[in-house]
Amino acid sequence: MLDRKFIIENVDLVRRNCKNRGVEVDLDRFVALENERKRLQAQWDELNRKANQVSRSIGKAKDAAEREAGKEEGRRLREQAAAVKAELDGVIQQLEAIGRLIPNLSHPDAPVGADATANRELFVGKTPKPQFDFPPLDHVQLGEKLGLIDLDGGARVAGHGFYFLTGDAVLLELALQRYALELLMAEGFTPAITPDLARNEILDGIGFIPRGPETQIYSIENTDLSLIATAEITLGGLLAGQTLEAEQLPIKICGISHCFRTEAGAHGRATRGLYRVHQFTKVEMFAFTLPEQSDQMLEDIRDLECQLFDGLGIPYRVVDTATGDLGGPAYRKYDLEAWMPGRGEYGEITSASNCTDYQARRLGIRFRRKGEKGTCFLHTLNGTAVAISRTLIAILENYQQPDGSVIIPSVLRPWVGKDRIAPRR
RNA sequence: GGAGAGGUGGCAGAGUGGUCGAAUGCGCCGGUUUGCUAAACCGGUGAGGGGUGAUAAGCUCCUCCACGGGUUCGAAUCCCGUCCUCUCCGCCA
Repeated sequence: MLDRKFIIENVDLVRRNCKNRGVEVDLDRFVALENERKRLQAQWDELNRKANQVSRSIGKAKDAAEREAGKEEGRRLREQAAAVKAELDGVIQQLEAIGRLIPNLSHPDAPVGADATANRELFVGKTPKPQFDFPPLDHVQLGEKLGLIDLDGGARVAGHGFYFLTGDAVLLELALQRYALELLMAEGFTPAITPDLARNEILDGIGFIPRGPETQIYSIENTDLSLIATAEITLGGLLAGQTLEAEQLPIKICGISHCFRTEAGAHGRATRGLYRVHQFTKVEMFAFTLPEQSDQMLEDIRDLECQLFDGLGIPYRVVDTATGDLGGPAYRKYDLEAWMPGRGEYGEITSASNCTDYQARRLGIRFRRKGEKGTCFLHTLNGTAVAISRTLIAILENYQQPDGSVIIPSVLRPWVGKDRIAPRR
């Protein structure tokens, strides 16, 4: 959510931004409603002022008659005030309904375009794409041969989109978690294992829609809880409603959680194997920063993602996401897309976003500077460290050998305890 | 799950119907005193939204004592619901 006052004072800027983002919003109506809001607010204030005055005078009334007259007057004023308040609440509700459609502003360097085809490739990682002198398998075939992924078992238990990781895949998952954690802790991130559920109001504050036809979220019946789609939700929610001291910032946390996604409407494309699944584990970076720190923090987070995947020896490219593909909260977003030989194309493997104060405003996360009056909303950023399922795809497919075995990336060997996964006999 | 207790400003902690946005202490900021530091003393010190003003300072109004409702001319104070915390019991990895 953007600041109401900002929107009013920068209508044209906001209008242009909505257009770049491919979002249709009735800004004229928003402006009209905001003017109406101010008018009603002033009216409500005035009625309250009078009513308060009357109430105070009753306490000091000298006889019963005067008291009764005051009560009558007070009742009348409070009634009027309540009517104005109801109207005011209605207007605020409409303002918020429109306001939540308005996306965040966009970084001036973000490529302008309607969708992912306008994304700008910035550079590629240190690892070249592998050259195979044999027909490479995809991760489903490899997972089958190596006893790593049981899709049939997952389907039997929970349906399509679920799976068992078995055997060395379990060690790989844990190794990837440890690998990411070691690197991030050295960079000042506090590790956390977060709840896998969160209140709907938190989901909403981060920018997810917990219910409704287009939701990507599983909700828990008869509660206001949902399964989280990413630890971004819980990590951002961690400080909801808090006011921090400026010198506490930046705060960097990396959280491990399971991620649950309904993937409604995503059937048909790339549904094979682990690429698009209903549950996976992820290590997520999250940062709370001062406004002037967030641009640099986004670069830092992206660099860490590059370090992680250069370290794993996985070929990837980095993409600057086009305005039309940013979603609501992001001001700028970088994706890492890993080379996936089984698909013969790049597939999104991490994503780093600077959400500026968009989420913080909805979640009520503020900071205070010493010696300055008032508080401001801080900035939030998030980035994937490792999304296990897709990273497994990239490892299996890029590290496969002619004999059907898969080499373990050297950085994972301390935790996997071997340097190669051999086919079952 | 059952039974109690409680949620007040950065913190601690008063306040049980009428200038209460809220005593007091601590902390913090400014000042006085002081070889230096500390102590002592004096003053200041919540947030949000309006009005006025220069998108300043200042002045002023409204709202906020977990959240949402209700009673009342008037609620931090009374009533109901929700959330959360603590204690005890039960259950359990």
